[in-house]
Amino acid sequence: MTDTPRESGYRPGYEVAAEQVLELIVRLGLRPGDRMPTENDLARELGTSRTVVREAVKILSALGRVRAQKGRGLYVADDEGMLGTGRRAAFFLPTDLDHVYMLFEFRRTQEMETSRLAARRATPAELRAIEEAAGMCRHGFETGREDLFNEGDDTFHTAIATASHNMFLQIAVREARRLQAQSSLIGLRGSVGGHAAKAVEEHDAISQAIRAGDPEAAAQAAATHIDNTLDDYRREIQQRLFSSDR
Amino acid sequence: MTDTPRESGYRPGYEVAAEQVLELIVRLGLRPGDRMPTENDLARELGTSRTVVREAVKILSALGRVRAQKGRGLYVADDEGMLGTGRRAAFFLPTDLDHVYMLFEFRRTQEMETSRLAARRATPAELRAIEEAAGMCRHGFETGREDLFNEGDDTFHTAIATASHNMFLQIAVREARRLQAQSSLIGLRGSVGGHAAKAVEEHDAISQAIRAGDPEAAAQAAATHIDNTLDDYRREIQQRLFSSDR
DNA sequence: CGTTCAGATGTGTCGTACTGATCGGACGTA
DNA sequence: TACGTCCGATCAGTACGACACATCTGAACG
Repeated sequence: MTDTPRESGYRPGYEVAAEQVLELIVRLGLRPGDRMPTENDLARELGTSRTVVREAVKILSALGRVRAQKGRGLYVADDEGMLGTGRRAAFFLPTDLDHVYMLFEFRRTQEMETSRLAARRATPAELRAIEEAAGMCRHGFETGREDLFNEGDDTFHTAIATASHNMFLQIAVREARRLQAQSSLIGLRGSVGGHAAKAVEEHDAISQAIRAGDPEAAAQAAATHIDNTLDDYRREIQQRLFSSDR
Repeated sequence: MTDTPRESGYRPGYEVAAEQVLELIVRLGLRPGDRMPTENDLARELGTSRTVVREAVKILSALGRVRAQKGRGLYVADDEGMLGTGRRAAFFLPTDLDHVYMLFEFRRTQEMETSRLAARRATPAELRAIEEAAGMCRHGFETGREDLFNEGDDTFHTAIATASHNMFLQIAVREARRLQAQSSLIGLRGSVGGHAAKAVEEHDAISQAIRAGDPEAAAQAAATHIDNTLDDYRREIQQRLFSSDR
């Protein structure tokens, strides 16, 4: 996936299990502080051994998502844990709509700034990468290939972040996109329909501003892009509220 | 009341082992990308079982400090790993001057935005917390108590982040400050001297703009504050270059 | 009514056995 | 000599079983 280009397609089971445990937490509707299934239950549920489950849990606890207490059980980390106290880093699964809106607000900030800086600092090669990604995205849209569209979109924003020449902003953009992708898993999902046509145009506007070396225009174009994307999510959610049972 | 789960002084072995492995990496002088001892060696070295070592390694890999490859061995994470690819969180030690500048640029972005949002969203209680923190900072400066000054400074920026009502920005601000504190450890250090007087004034300017509910003024005041702080770091570094060896 | 104690539950630790990915060296062939 | 193949060693990944130790529950007991 978006992970480091692993030499082979191999992926350790504990890593898969860690993700599955997260999904399970969401599916069971567990809230921070709630008690989780026992390690044995998880092993049975995921069809693997307790060994693997334990290693998965260690990962999740290092990421501050799960807390293990000897003699008691496993617990979904509370907010303080999720935000990453102490040496732990912050990580977090958007579970309700407010989180998604916050996440958009966060992305807006980061992407405005990376676009602004990219307009000042992008090298010719980086500029080319940005425009190529925009092209891939457009091509994916025109041919209706959703995978191409999404890959192009991701590459586009990543390329801009790279061109900002600020590794911390790169991290922020990457994490924001990752979190947003996770939230897709729990109910929201981007599609080639609807906003895709607009998105393609907006990508062009951004890359043109970057090529022109106009920081403020680039930032504004990025802001518009995020705002429109958010509008689309809003619309999609509205639809769900009308058509869904749950 | 809430019977606290009474976490007696107990600490799981895998947690201790994780720290010991980190210490071992330092003691062996291993650099990012270097190969580490095997799991069996580590178990023997730490006087524990391979199980415990494996769980410790999972924690360290989740934190992005260690990378495990099936059939090959364990490796100290390289830069890419440290930056937190994929699910990992950002975990990174600024080692050279460029990183410090980038970090300031990053902080500038985040603190401008939190200040902007705080001006729109701060509740009366949050506003009071901000002003109290600014007061503590000023008091620390006037009485020459560096610890109070630093604590007030930290509380001030954290309070603004809280008042932004965006948890992701809060995380970003916190991580940025944490990283900056770490970089202090390796050579740079804030002090009550020099910029402190200016900092106190700038804090007031920020909190006044927030109280006035003027987002752009708040953002500008925050930007000025960060810029001046950066200037001071620059000056301090200059001094070091003249007086130091290496 | 409070205290104690025994069992049940669940995480922590250990040992062992095996699988599968990777690497390097031996061997054979051109 | 150069190159490909094969084999064995190495080492992380997975599984299972057993027990230690912390914690909770409830029943027996004073």
